Amino acid sequence: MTAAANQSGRRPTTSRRLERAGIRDVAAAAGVSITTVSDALNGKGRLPEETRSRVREVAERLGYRPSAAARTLRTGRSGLIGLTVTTYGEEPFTFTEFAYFAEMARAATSAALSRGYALVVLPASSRHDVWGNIALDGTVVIDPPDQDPLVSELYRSGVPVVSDGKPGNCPVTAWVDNDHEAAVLNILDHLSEAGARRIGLLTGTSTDTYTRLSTEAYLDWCRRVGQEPVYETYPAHDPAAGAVAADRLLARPDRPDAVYGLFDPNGTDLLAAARRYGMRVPDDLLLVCCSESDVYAGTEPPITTLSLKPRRIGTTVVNLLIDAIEGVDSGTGVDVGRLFPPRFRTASAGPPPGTLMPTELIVRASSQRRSPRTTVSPPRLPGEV
Amino acid sequence: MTAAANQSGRRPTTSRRLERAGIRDVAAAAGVSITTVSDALNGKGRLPEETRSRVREVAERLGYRPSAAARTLRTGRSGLIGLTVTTYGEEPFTFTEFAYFAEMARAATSAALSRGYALVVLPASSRHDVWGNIALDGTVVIDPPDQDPLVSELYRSGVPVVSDGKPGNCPVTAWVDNDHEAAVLNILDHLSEAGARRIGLLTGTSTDTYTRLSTEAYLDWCRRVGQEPVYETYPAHDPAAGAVAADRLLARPDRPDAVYGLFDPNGTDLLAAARRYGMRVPDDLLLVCCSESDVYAGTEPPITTLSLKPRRIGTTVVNLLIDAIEGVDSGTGVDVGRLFPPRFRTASAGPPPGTLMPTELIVRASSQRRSPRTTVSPPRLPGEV
DNA sequence: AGGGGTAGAAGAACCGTTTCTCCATGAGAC
DNA sequence: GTCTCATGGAGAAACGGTTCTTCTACCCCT
Repeated sequence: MTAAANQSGRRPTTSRRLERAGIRDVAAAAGVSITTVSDALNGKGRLPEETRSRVREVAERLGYRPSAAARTLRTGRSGLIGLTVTTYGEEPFTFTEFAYFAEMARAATSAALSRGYALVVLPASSRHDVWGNIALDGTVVIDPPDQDPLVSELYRSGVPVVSDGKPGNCPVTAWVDNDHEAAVLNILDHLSEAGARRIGLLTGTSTDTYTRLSTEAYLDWCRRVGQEPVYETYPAHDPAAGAVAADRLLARPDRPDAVYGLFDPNGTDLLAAARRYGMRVPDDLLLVCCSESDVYAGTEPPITTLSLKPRRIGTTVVNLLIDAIEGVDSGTGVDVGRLFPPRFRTASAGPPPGTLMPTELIVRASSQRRSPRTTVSPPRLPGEV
Repeated sequence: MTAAANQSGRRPTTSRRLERAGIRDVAAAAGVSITTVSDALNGKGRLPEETRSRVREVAERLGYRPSAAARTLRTGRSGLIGLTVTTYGEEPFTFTEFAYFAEMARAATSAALSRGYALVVLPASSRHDVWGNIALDGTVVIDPPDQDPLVSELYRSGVPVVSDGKPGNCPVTAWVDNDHEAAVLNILDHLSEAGARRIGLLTGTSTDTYTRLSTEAYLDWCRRVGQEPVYETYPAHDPAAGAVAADRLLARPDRPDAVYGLFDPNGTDLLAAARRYGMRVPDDLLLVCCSESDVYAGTEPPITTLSLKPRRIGTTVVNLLIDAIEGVDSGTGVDVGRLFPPRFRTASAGPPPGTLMPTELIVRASSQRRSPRTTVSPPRLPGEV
């Protein structure tokens, strides 16, 4: 074993496969201690600038990259944030179905990155061992169901949790949501002003906050203005069911003359259904749906959409989470209030702080009856105006 | 300090904040050594089933979760896989623009999860410190540009890299791609059979493999059949530019009677442009575009699309990567060939193994002139045959 | 009875950092 | 001259697991 042939401390030279340079190698090469290397590279300690730069240079020359695992172990921070999306059915998670998620995740990733964190995508339903095997500094959950056991466990074990969507019953550090009531009310008023007499709703069967709040706001509005509710529900995760529900809605005897669809694909589904029933949009049917997709700018006619501004939500959620991670020493109460006043979970006192964000209604032809294109004229040729 | 009040080894009782239980706590509670706990929980060592279950039970009771950081430090495996997407312009990465990415990422996440790994989303352009701060077992790169410095550095430092998209010049462990040549040729033949006389192409200005191979295949085909190429290029990351390019293509004096658009939004853009120019689809213009979106099933008319089958790609890429991670001990040649024949980078000998996967053409009304609705129209615009 | 094999479990090194503590040294104050 | 204090830097203890090695019985065989 050729003992006593050590090189830089204690590592035996046996089978010296060319591994990445460690902090000890840098220290040896620079002729200083590992303490000095660490301090120099992290801008800590009391070192003259000359030493610092020399160490930096040696580290650079050796291609030194500190071990993330070791740093995480020592400091307790991994720089990793979980992103949990609610799951439906077979596939681990929906992502594409709703452009909202994709946009939101994208903004969240971006926001995290700019503060030095990275996002780990983790379906809520994934194997427990995967969750346990990752050192997470905090987690973003999207629309957690009531009493989500995963969220509860995370929160209990001291990991900050910020949710997109007002949480039902699970404890979270903070939450962000759109003002869904206001959004729905605004849409219904908008449709009324455009001349709608009977406004229908296409909604979902699930119990998530978005669906529930929106539907309740619709029912409230109906009560207030004295309209009989006209709505159809379907499992929102099933794209085929949406088309069927749209059809059902327009096939009713009390057929509505305006419809708001809560989910992204409702716009095209309703448009197709309207065509099948010979209804012209917006002349016979006013249409609005909630969507982040810009295909609705190009449909015939273009469809008015409600945007939940997912980028804004994603950014806000992540920033709140990182504030919580960095401001509070997560859990035991130690260090609380050193930098921050006790804004975040002083000791689970009171409800978690929530933020409501406005939505944006993008008005297009489908919800404006006074549109200039009065008749069924065929598409205009390039020459005409 | 109340010395000699230690509890389970060496941790001083001083300031015993209620931390998560460690392996030592479990060992103490179960009356065994930490070795035994580790072995029992990981199914190693020689232990009677009785001891195993007892330890498991105690661990469960204490809510013990092994520290991911510590395990990673010791074993050298983090269970984390990076997912790098090419970036354009300001925003960290495109994700929604191309449903392809979203679908692919989703499938990749799913495949990784089912093998016990999680995905970390990391734009190639993100701050270097973020990359350095994460212990990655391997990385998936989507469509790396030639000579990507990031990929090179990763590969050099021993991290397995599998790319979606045949890599230009950067070394990778393996790669997966669609058979783009075959796909384009197939589409052009399909359009020819449907009666196209002059097929145009809407393509991009960037130099990624997809754009390059597809365009070259188109030009080759033109040469072979003796058609003058008719194409317009635009920066694919700019959605507005796409509409303009579509317009340009149909405004040309040598206006094509069929168009293939390489990017997702081209379908709607071309449809809109055709309307503007009074061209009917498919009567005056045959249309195909590459897209994963199912909105093209509902447009008027429905548009034929080429699917790159991103789920299949994502799954394959991840499985190849994990095979490489688990089969080969990354880099030094040690352990190579214990389980696997030297399929993956024996010692950087020869080109990395690549896999070509087929695409799928989803034929809809926009590319079939023999549709029953054809009767009413004068077939060709630009004069006679 | 002695020796070898094996089951069951404990000891301790090690993974690569960060960070707390402490030690020289030299300059200025008295 | 000694005391203090600041400066520059080294030593070594964590962090919390995994795993290689060793140790002790105990049983079986000859």
